[in-house]
Amino acid sequence: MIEIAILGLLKESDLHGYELRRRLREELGTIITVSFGSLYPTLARLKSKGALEELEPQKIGTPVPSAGSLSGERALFRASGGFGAERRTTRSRKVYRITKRGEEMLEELLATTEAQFPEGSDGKSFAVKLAFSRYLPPPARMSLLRHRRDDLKRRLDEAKKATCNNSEIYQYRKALAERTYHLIETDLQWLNQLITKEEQSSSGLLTEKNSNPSSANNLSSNSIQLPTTEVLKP
Amino acid sequence: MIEIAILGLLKESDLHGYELRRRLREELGTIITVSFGSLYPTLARLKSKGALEELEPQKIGTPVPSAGSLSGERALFRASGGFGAERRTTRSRKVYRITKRGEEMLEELLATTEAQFPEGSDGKSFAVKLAFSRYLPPPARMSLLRHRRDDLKRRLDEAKKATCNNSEIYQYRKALAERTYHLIETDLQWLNQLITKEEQSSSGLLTEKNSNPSSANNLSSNSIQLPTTEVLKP
DNA sequence: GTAGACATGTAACCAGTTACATGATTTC
DNA sequence: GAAATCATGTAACTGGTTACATGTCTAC
Repeated sequence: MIEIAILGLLKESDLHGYELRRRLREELGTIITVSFGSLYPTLARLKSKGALEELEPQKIGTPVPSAGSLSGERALFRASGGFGAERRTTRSRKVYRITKRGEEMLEELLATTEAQFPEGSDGKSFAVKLAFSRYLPPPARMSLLRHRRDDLKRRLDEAKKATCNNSEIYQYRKALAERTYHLIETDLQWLNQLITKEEQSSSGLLTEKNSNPSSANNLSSNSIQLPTTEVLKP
Repeated sequence: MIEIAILGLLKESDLHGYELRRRLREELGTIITVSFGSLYPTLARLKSKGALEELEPQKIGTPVPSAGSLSGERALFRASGGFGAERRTTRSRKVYRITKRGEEMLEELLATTEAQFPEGSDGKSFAVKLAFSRYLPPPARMSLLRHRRDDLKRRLDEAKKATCNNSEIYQYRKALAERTYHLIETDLQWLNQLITKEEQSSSGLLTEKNSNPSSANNLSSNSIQLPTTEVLKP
């Protein structure tokens, strides 16, 4: 998971560890948290696997493409010597760039369906993948969404049963079963809305036709009301 | 977490590992899954800490209080020698009983507020505690609920901000931020309903009044179907 | 006699965490 | 010159998992 996130962010721009973590918080903070204790070893591991390369300090100042944050850019400039150009050890700050191999790995990681079924992942793995799913070809992305939907549907069923099982005596257990049901239902509604948008945009590219909006799987239609109209437009 | 679940279930009845796991699935299956690989070592650890004692096989057949499942009872009977009474090694099946020390530990574990803030626990820790919260004095239970509510409110705020942050470019990231928002909102609605019931039932005990039969803790009565009106009032 | 459930356990691994050690640079 | 923040890293631990080894008991 952390590997996906790192590769994904580094695909967007070259970064050093500290800044990478800042971005991680900014972009995926609601999904995962990454501590330095796992970040740095993971970077080292990815590098040893050939997924990343380390830019030599001198290259840093100018030629980095880096659609990165402004403050990051300025910091980078300072560290590479600023105007003075020659002094400043610069020993600290390792800037990483993703390699071709790394991009292949990312795509592979994003596409593999793994896990998901044991309920364990509580959707974090799915969420991280979706966060970088624009690096996935649309059919693979669609497959990710549908697998997730199947998974949630199955769990919704289980949860429904569970609300009956728990005998009246265990009131809190029963309440918890209902909570699980509500949460999965909410998640499913959100997902169905996302899938609908996705179908529209992909079919729009090909057919141009038969796009009546109320058609396929819209469990969600009445839904929770994502307030502002069509938020998901590409 | 697994410790709470084990102690909690063993407080309900004496059980051996295998059966314990079956119950775990049955009662808490939607919240946590426990593999044998973690169950048995945990039982050993709890025993070594003095939280559990191991019943000698001969004691098993009859004097166990055990409000356990019927099939469980029968199995226990068979294993202890059935009618034959003397043969049958019975070597296998270790039946555990919670000790006074273990009950203290359980209560302590249930009451400690720990974690929860780093967002990490995704509520599993809370859910497990709530599942056994009838072993908590009502004020402590109430405190558990309110802490959780504070936590969720804080996270709802964060999530709201996050939905604005993510620039339009990252459509899937934005969708994910909205998902997080919806999920927390749902969770909070459920929790507020629970808190309301809890407040009603506890105040009902003191005042003797307003005790119409539908008042007390009948969380389950109207069951699924939250949508009803103003759930979010503080 | 063999398939399948019941039953207990160990070892190796996994994906992360916290706490700590170290040091450069900036800002006041 | 002290505090804050930037920056990289290691070691020990946490709370589990899977895969495996081992064996009993039941039912066919």
